[in-house]
Amino acid sequence: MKPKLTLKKIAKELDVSISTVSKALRDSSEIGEETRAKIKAFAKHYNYKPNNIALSLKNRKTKTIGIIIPEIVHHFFTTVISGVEKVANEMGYNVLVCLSDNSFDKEVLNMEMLANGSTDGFILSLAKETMQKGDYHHLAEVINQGMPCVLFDRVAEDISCDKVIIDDVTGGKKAVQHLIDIGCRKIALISTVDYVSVGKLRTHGYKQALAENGININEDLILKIEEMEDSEKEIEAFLKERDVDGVFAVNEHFAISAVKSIQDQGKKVPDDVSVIGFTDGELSKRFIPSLTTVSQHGMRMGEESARLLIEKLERTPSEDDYYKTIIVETGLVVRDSTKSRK
Amino acid sequence: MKPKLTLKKIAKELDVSISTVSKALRDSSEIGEETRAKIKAFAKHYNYKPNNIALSLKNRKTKTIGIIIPEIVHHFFTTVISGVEKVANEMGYNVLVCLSDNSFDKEVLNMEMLANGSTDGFILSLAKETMQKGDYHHLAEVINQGMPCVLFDRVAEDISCDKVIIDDVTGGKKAVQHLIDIGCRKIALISTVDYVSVGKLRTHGYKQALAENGININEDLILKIEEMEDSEKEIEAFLKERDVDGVFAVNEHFAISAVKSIQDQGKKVPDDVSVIGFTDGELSKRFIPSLTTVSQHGMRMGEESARLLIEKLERTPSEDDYYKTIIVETGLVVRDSTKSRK
DNA sequence: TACTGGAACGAAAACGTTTTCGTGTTGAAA
DNA sequence: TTTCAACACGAAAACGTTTTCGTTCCAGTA
Repeated sequence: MKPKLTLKKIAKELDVSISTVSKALRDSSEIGEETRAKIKAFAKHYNYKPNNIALSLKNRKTKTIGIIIPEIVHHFFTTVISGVEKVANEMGYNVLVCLSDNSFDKEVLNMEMLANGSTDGFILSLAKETMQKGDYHHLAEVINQGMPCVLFDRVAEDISCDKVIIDDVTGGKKAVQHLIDIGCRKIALISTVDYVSVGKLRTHGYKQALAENGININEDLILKIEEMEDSEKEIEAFLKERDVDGVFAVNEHFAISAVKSIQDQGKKVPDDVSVIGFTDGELSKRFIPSLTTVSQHGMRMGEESARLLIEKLERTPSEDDYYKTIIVETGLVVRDSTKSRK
Repeated sequence: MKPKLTLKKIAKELDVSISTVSKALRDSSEIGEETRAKIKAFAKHYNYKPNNIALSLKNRKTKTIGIIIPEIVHHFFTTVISGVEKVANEMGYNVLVCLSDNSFDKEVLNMEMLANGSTDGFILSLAKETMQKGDYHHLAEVINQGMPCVLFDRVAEDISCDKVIIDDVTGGKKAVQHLIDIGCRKIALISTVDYVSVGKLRTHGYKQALAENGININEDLILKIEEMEDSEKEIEAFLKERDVDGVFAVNEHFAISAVKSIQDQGKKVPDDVSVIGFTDGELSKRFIPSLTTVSQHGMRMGEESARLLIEKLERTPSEDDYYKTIIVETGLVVRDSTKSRK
């Protein structure tokens, strides 16, 4: 077990000064041809690699970006990580991943850990609890310290920073419009509680689509779910008591639960009821029947977020700086859980 | 935008020395009651937080651990991350996540990035390409530098370090034994190519179970898949030409593809053919029919890996140090894709 | 009075870099 | 012979900590 090689050790070994070694390795013209060659040969032979921590301290840059997500089990978030990772690596950055578990306290804790020098900037999607509380002081503080920040998916209006979102309203509208187009009139919505921004927006889209088509909005056909755990039972109870011919669910789990309980009632999907989900994950693709969904392009969102952040990191902060909001378009992936257009 | 507070600034502001500030904040008895109180009050008021990078440099510890996984889209790996994250956070560690994309080069690159001071240790699962090449010099090198390392799931025999695995042989055996118990005799195996350690071992289990029950091993009933992408078609072609009453697949994707192609042939699962998968993911749980699988407990594997690593990190390396291999038990989760025991 | 000892604090090294600013040694021009 | 670049290299500061080892001051003791 040999300890790591440092500039100092090379210097001692070759009987030159530390500065000479440093300069030689960075190909400075200050150093003579001969010495330079000797030092580089030595470094290469013993596989010298500069210490990142020391570099970080010196440059006040860590070349790592932090990403905090509410939960990793949602396939959507893992694809976002994947996108962030991809772009970050291409640009020579590392990625520190933290999970908030949808807890406000954990989110704050994570941010504090990462803000003390560990990362150059943040990418994050707000925890459910945070959105509920509406308390964003930890974000404001970090941003105020000059640390760039990108919010994605679950964002908050009143934080000024870059954002990457999808057009949830339009996405929801597209889905419901499609249901209407294929002949559905009694369309149920299975959403999350309102303080989750995306749930609220998709609900908006649902209502808009109905309104534009002259269909009455029946609040009794709207289910709002708080806890992921009980969702299956709630959905089953909800659908059992209602006569619907279409269901729009704001994520794939809800959509699948809907399909199941419809089938349990002896009805057929899509013949009797058409179902559309949100977020095009593995589940939607491989389920039988495969699910028609609004695709959310997590990978792309991750890429865009990373690009936005790194761009800001590598630019000297100028006066005419402003915050961007990138809207990643959604698409409707039509599969087997919806009737074909008549 | 105010820059971060440092010891130096506090010292200047309060007209004491840096050392005094440092000591006061760490509650050293060297500092007088009064001064200490004054300094602590000031620090608290202006929300002083020590700079992690400087601490890392000083202590030669980063308090972060790196995890490198082959692909994030496998739900199994995300649950591992989740487990690692949980334990790491409890112990005050950060987690740096890197993806190798199953590429040898990316794995090497990632390790080099992380080994130069960014992390105190590693948790990793080998890339497919790495296992194929059998080239582990990058691991050996890092370990040799005194950086603790834990391998999980896709491990290599000839690397000496801690390991966390499941008993793949026994897992496979359990699955096949169950198929036999419920009356299957013509059991197909859908596995990965042999250089992926887990595929090989599960194949072993398959053969053992057959042998122990006096059933002939028919190599024609074994399919080895190289590329994830083409798997669906391959499986379909494979199953179409063979008369089987049971299928054991080494992951959930293969299992689902099997179910689909069996159904496409007009046969029923589980009435005509029983199917068992591996890795108890979201897909298996929610598929219809829900899949009987060998559960792999990714979360637990992550937790154990993190514990193992941190334990090693926080212990002074002693002579009687040795490498552990933790075997996480597998369980058989019986669901609807297999007939009930007759 | 001279000495001892503890309390309270500061100086400086160290972690591994990069970079600015010397400094000494050349060779050539004046 | 002096002067002056140019060249090749080293010393030291800086990044933000922690920690060891002084140093100063003053009260108490012989």
